[in-house]
Amino acid sequence: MPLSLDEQLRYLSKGFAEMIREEDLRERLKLGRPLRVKTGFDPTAPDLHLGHTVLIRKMKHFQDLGHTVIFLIGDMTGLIGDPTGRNATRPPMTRADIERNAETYKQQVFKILDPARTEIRFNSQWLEPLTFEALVRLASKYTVARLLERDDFAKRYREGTPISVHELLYPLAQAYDSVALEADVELGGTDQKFNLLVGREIQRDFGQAPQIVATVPILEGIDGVNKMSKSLGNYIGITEPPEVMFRKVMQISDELMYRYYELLTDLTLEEIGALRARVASGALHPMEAKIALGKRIVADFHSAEAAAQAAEEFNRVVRKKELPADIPTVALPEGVATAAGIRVDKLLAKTGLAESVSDAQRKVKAGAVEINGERVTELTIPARSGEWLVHAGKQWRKVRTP
RNA sequence: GGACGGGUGGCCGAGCGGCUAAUGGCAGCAGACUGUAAAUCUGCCGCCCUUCGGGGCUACGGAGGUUCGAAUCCUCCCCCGUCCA
Repeated sequence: MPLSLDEQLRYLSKGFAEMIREEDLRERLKLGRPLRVKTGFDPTAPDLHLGHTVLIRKMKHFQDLGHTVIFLIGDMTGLIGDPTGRNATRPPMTRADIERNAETYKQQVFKILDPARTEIRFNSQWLEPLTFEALVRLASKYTVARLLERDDFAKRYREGTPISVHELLYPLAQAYDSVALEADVELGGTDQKFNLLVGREIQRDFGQAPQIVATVPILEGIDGVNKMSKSLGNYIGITEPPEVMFRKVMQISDELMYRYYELLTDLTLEEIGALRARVASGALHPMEAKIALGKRIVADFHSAEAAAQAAEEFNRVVRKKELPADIPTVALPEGVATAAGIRVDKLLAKTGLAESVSDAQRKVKAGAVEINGERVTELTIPARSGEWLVHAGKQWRKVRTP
């Protein structure tokens, strides 16, 4: 059933932090042809997390209305090396690395996107053949002062943090991507706003109609403070096992829960408001609301059954402190049994329950270690036989003796 | 090319000859509490050995040197920033 222009606009603009400009999108939709909707991704991070899905969900919404989504892999980034200046030692990626990452991307994003309406492109296709002359001409279309308006450049410049020249080129390269792809719309996180806007101007310089720019909010990680990112360790990966995803969702603060509802589910703002009201009035326990969120998220990337199981597992292990369903079994490692008895510290280190022997000793002294339900206070315990259950902090192992 | 200021543990940041595996903060780990979490409180927070009393090794950009002893002083080198050209 065809939607009216207003309905289309409402559907597409829901959940964006900002759109520049909505009137332009209206005009563009009036053309009646499928729009080319571009979104760029870094090839260095093939493990997508929920933060990425906020954007991917929006891409899907465009697909739902028959538009073409371009999943652009910024492989030039990978070939050149690190663009952010954060990790200068990261080695440049090889062609093979990038191809492999692209494959991983496909497997992951097609959990949400429709493959038939998705173009996967690599920007090296047009950036690589670009001559130095063309690059200089491109660079001449923009000024340093304007590039330095970008927030993080301005900040770094003020604070004396280095900015490499190639970083200044990035917004231009990204803008040129829009020219090469003849993008009608470009989507990105709010942190991309500057780059997306440069695209509009460069397109104009190349005689194209400037793309509509739409930004999605940046999703906070499970710490509720920093943006979700793998390097900060506060992420929920979309390929993670159901139990892990569920547990991580349960870890977020109550306040963050509503944010996740808003950005990671299809509930409308009205429905989320109602949920919040029921929790506030005491009609619904916040934990119940969070369990429902966890199930929804797990179901999106796995299945409803997996979600129910994950919830059940969580209830059993974390709330009732019962044993997890799946405890790795390991053989008693060598060097653990000594004449004096079992060296608990070495056991923990060698079975992955502690990072090192020193760490294991700390854990024992901190009272974090239990064997067969009894707290271990000594580093050496009498030898025992059969299979025993070792518990250190949040981790479990079954240890089998010969 | 010149002048000046810097490079300390995962990050930020003290220390500026021994008392320093190195103050403090963040992050992390563990315990208590809880709704599972957040918040809060407590302990821990390089690696290895240990009879748990300790012992050894590695570490303050890199390489040398001075010294009984160096993150701290000296020399050279590398890297970063600011200003001037």
